[in-house]
Amino acid sequence: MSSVTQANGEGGRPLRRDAERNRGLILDAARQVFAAQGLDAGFDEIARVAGVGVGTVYRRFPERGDLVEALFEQEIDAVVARAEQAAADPDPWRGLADFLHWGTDAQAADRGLAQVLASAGRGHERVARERDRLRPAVQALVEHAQRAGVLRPDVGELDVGMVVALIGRVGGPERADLRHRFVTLLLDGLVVRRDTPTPLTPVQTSEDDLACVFEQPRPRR
Amino acid sequence: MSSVTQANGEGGRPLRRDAERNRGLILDAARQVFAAQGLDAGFDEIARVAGVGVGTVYRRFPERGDLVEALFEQEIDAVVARAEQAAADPDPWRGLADFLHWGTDAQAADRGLAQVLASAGRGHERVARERDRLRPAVQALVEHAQRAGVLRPDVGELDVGMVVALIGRVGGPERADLRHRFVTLLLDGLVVRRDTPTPLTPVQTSEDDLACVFEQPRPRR
DNA sequence: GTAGAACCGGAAAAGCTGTTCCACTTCGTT
DNA sequence: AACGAAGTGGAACAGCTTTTCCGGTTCTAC
Repeated sequence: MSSVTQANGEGGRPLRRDAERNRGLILDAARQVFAAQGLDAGFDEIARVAGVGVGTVYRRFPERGDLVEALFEQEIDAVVARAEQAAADPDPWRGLADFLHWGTDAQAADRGLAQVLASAGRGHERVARERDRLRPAVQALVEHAQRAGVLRPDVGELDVGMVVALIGRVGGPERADLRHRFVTLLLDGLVVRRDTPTPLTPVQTSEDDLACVFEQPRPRR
Repeated sequence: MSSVTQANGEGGRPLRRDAERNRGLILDAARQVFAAQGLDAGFDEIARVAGVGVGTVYRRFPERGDLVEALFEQEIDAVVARAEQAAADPDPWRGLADFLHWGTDAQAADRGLAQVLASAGRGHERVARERDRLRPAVQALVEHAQRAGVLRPDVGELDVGMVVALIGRVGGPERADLRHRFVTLLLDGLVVRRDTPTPLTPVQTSEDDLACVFEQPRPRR
């Protein structure tokens, strides 16, 4: 979590040195808190983690959207980059599979990112623009795999996006095993044809807690 | 939504006539409100729909769990029944597919049911007992399909449960098209082998709103 | 070094939601 | 019909989260 020491926002005069430092602390804290609790996390929690007063957070980012935009523009960019990289994989199927595995884990590790990627625009203009770059990237990935004849032709980039959003919400960051299992299952449904099931990774503890699907406790304090 | 005029709960003396009537109204209202908003719906909303005061709801059902138990015991029973029925289908694959389609729609139509089925116990004892009957039923369904050689052998009843929970959370009651699409996709991953993809139902409006995955606005008022 | 603007912290105010409580009403009984 | 017990409604209360605000502090410019 390196401090984002990017200068002040849009037009205003430069921030005072201490204010700039605090801004960085707040952004780092928000990244962390949003990742763990989602975009609805309280400002007081962010302030606590940043080690500043609540008032400071409110002055620098009068509304939640400002904070979200400042943070997730680059995070979404990372997703786009990964999609493009996947689309460029010489093995189209491996590219697709990698993207699904990585994407679901990325969203599970960062609830805020998952929410930003799912919510259609809702205020965050800069984020929306960045996210619009994602669709063509995934589309390229999909078409690449379809031209190679491995991915069924009747699915589109939206299907892939939804699937990633869906499985990305399974379990916490630590249940990658579960997610990978479902991704594998789904890939077996996405492939054009197959003679035998792809081996599934056995899940660690599969007791009766299918509650781990979606249970989203807000870890407070 | 027929009024549940079942007599008073466990041991107490019979309720007064008007109280019994109100109890029915509250249960009907709660069923409706829990279905639309989930188990976290406010008691005031239930009271409003029932046309009684909040105090009345609190008197009859001092805590949320009482209301939940009174309502969902029979609803879960319906799910168990459907699973058993599916397991008895002469065509095991059709049985499985039917259960997945029906189960996902049932959970989408009733958020409360979805939550009750997912949450491991958490207080609701009678509900937990009922839900414990579900696991063997699904297991039978799974094994039936596996013995017939159509369902891949490396999945269990928990996988099926999780998948139903997962896809049941896609979209609102009206987006059955989306859910069916995903179920079909997933079934193509669950089948032992196939030469060609099962045709997907084209989704109605697949604009950029992949937000419909999971967006759970609490419809207030 | 000093003046003054920018900035800070956190206590207080404002909202929200869930729960209790009691003056009043309704019902069943005699 | 009239009495007491049971039941009711909704205002008041309590706990929690979000937002504002201001006395005091820190930085920069001169």
